[in-house]
Amino acid sequence: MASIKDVAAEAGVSVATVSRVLNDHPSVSADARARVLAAVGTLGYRPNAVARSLRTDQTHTLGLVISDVMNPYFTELARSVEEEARALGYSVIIGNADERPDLQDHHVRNLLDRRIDGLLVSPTDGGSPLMLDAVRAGTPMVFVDRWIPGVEVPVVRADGEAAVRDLVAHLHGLGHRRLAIIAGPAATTTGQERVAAFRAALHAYGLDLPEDYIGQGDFQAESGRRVTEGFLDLATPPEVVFAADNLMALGALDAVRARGLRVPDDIALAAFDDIPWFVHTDPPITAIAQPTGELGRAAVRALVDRIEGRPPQSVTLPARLVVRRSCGETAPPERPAPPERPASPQPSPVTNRSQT
Amino acid sequence: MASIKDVAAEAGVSVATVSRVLNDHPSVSADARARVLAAVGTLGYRPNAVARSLRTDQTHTLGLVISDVMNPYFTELARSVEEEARALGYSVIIGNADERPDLQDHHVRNLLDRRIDGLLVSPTDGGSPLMLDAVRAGTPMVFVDRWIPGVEVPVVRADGEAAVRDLVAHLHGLGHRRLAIIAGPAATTTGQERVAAFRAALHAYGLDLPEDYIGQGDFQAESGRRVTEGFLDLATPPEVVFAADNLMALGALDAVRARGLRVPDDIALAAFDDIPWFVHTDPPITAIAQPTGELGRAAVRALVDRIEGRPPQSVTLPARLVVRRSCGETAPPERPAPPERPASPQPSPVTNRSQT
DNA sequence: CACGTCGATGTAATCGATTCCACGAGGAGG
DNA sequence: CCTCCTCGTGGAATCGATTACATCGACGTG
Repeated sequence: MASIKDVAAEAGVSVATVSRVLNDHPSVSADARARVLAAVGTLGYRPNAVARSLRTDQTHTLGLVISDVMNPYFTELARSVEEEARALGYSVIIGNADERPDLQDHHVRNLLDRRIDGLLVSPTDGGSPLMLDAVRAGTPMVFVDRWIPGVEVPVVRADGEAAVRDLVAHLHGLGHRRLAIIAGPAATTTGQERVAAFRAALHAYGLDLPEDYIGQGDFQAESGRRVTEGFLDLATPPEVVFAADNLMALGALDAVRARGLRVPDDIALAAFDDIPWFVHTDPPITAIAQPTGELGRAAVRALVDRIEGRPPQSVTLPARLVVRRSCGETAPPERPAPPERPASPQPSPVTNRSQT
Repeated sequence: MASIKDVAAEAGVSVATVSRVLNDHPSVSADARARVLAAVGTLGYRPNAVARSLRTDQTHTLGLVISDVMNPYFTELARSVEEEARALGYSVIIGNADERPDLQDHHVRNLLDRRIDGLLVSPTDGGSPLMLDAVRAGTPMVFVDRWIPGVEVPVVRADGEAAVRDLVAHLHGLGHRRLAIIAGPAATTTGQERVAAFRAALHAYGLDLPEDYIGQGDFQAESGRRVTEGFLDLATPPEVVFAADNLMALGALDAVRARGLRVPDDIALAAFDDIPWFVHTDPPITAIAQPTGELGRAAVRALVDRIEGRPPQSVTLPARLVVRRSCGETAPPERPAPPERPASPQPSPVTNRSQT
């Protein structure tokens, strides 16, 4: 592979001049520039990003450590992160933690070793020493979706509280009174917050959230199935199961169907995180939709701001309820090609200065 | 960030000795080793992978350029690739081409600039000069899922021919005679092969595949919708629509539903690529399942073989038909927890030496 | 005892870029 | 005409590792 020296030789100039042309430094003569460019062309030269990074101490690479790539929510997040990063001149290396703290650490360490310019994390747990050290050492970092309380890092996330209230109102309106939740891991903020929001919303309706109506899941389909089976075994099973993420909702659907029961007739189902497939399940699933793409983009912007010396901003965007048929029939059936629906109001971002 | 020099100073040895300890070179005294390790500990030293890569000319990184991350098939592929690579001591950088040749080129260039050790590609098109040049220049490469004919690169893929035959037999057995297909891009091998396999299977039953029963899609949901609408507008619409991938099947489902028609009563639907969600759609969708995880792992093994100087092998694994209800009622309903189903025979891999 | 071998270590070259500094030519200004 | 600045350029240091080569002491052996 041709190096800058080969180009210099071919063009009859020094490596310094070649470098200047490549980084379009102003003080290069038109003649030299042309010769260098020609040499680059004939040799098919491409600068070695590794060498460049070593010298400049920047890799123009962002690390994204995600809880679970197989979860469509995170897939979409990853996609929007990569898009925005690309637009800003950065590449992204994705690390999939699979909800395992040890894997998360593996990826953080790997990314740090590669000297990525900044780290986007959706933490699987309360924060390993490794990650905390990295923050302390000054690694630019931004939390996305989930975060770790007490750590001075900008957070980009969706606020589901209002949407959960809407959901409970919807369920209450349908006559449901016994509502259960499949919670996410208590170590994650989203795991906790969604339960808290749900409980608060229930209280507003004078309803309780008894202990056995809180199932402990781990954001994976299998746990949704297991927890739902537990609910169905209860002396008085709930009328509604609210899954704290889409995969657990899928598991719940499995469990219900395995008993020969039907949604929503025998038991209603709702989920946090909306995904395209929810339109096509039987029945279509009522869900709380996050502005996933916008979250990813905002997170990248915050991180790049931090990297490039501008003050990063924490961002909180509202989630919204999407009613379908899995909780009972009231909503008009969703029409794939709406004739002339009034434009749905864009959620206005709630933006705060970072606490940093 | 502490460098090897700092460690050397702290331990009272030279950088060479530190390096030897780190790469556990045999000829280091126990005493020196202990002092170095201690210094590493107190300084929290981590070797700079960038510098190491520059010197050794290997990054221990694989590039994976994938056609579309949002497609669950490719997500799963990416996941298995990362797993196997990690097990073999490599990291993976994923580039999402979104079925766009220009984006594919962008990622290939980017990965090449980063001097990845090898490239795993599922080509979106017939092969850009860039990629062909890379092969010619000796970049270790392996094609996965799709490939480019005439290029001397090992291929890891699934053979769906037998499964497509099974599918047509199934459809024929249900009395369907007018079968249509939503094809993938003609520039991709999978786009072509699936049509060819379908046509061949139809011929075996004395059936024809007329031109207007071949819709041109692009592996994205929207094209599935559009093509299906075209089918439904035909004077004699098909009785079955076979989508060449899962996303187009989703679009087809949309289109059918938008007309107020039902699957399978009004029109049957089948798809290439099985995914977990197909169990939960209304109705569950009959699909051809690829051994995705095994494909990803085999591809990584082939690539790493090539990188480390062993002869890489092309691998072809069989796909298999999974019958559900979207083509008509014959199959027994799928039971989530089968009591004692006879172990389904493992597909025996058809393995060939690489053509390289 | 002398010499060859081996093990442990340090010095310095190297990978491929960027960039500081010095230098020479040419133009402007006094 | 001399001085000073600017512009274009090249030489060489540098980033943080790895590794070939040199060195040196200890040890085994004839």
